[in-house]
Amino acid sequence: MPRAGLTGNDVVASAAGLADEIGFQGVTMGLLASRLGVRSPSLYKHVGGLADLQHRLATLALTELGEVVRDAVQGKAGRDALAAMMIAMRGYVSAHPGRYAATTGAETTGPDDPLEVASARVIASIAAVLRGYGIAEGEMTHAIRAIRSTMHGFAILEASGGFQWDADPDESFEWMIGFIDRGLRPQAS
Amino acid sequence: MPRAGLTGNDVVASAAGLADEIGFQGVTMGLLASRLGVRSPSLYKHVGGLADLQHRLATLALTELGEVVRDAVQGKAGRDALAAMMIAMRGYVSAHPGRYAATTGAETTGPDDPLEVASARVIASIAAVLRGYGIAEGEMTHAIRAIRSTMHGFAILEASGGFQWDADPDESFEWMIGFIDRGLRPQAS
DNA sequence: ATACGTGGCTAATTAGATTAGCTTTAAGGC
DNA sequence: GCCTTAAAGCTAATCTAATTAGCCACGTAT
Repeated sequence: MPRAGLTGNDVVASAAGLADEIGFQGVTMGLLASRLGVRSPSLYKHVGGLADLQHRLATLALTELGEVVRDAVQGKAGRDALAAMMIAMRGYVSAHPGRYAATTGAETTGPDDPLEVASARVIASIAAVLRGYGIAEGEMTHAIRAIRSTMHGFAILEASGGFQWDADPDESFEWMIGFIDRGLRPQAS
Repeated sequence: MPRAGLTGNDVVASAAGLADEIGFQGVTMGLLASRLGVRSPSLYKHVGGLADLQHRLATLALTELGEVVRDAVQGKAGRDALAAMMIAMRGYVSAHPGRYAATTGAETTGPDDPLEVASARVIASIAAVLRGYGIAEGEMTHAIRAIRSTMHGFAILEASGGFQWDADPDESFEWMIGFIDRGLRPQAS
């Protein structure tokens, strides 16, 4: 019987595909193993276990998301940059719902955790967009948190079918870009 | 051996307490049973199973949240109402993290699902607050979704330790109230 | 007193993660 | 072209948790 010749990254990549197909919760060691043509105990030669696999999946997702956002924001500023960033994020979540779900509730273990690094890159892109709005340095953290909250919440609610009624989520998304844009501008009063 | 004399609501209420203490994911049939002084199979006389229990837990949480928000908003309007609503929600999530976690990703089964009813009540309170901002009727749904997204995202990120650095989450929360308030006012241009 | 519905129990099944320990591949040195 | 050996897979076994089947006893209504 020839060997499968797996690497840790192979396993994580396959898990990412599986998660996008059947949902993050559906990724089990057994299912992943059979998709890779091995038995589940063999996976432990490549990942530390299910928890480690999920952590690496979250890292992969945040890394990819960071790249997508960075590319989208390149050379734009102000509301253009904001809209581009949000559209890019929503696109990623919609294309890779299982991967994104892995990031929800993933905890970082310390400052040198790759997940932490990936997260910092996403935040750096958000900060770059905010800089174009002239946010005061002392308010930067608050603004970043507000934007993250809004986008994360929208992604989760949309993905989990939280938007029940008739109105088009696309329109709501457009409206929300304007909503955030207004919220980031200095008070009129 | 005397009987425990449980009801379905007893089981759900105990599960709610347990969830707040050890986290939503930690609520297992076995642990819940031992807390109630019975064996796990006995719980099936009162709830349909773990999935049903979680669904009822989500319903309980949204019902309580709806009451808390309704009370907080009473007799207020505009930014006062918005701030009161957000503070009430955040307070509930912080006091009952396990219950709130049950609502994340809970799916409603149909229009007569009690979870759907509870959710509608929360949304009605949000709509009442928005009415004070003079949101156009056609934009109401979008505004509701934007607010839900923002609050939900903040709650999740804060609860899961997503706010790493030094800045005070309380200050960020205050800032976010202003952020939403600005976003809800008509465009200056 | 008695009958019966219901709540609780034990025992058994299933799914899934994980560990222990064995076997064999295949890569590199001779 | 052989031999050593670390790594990659495997089987078997354990553990936790959910769930089902079927039994029995409490306690209420008659």
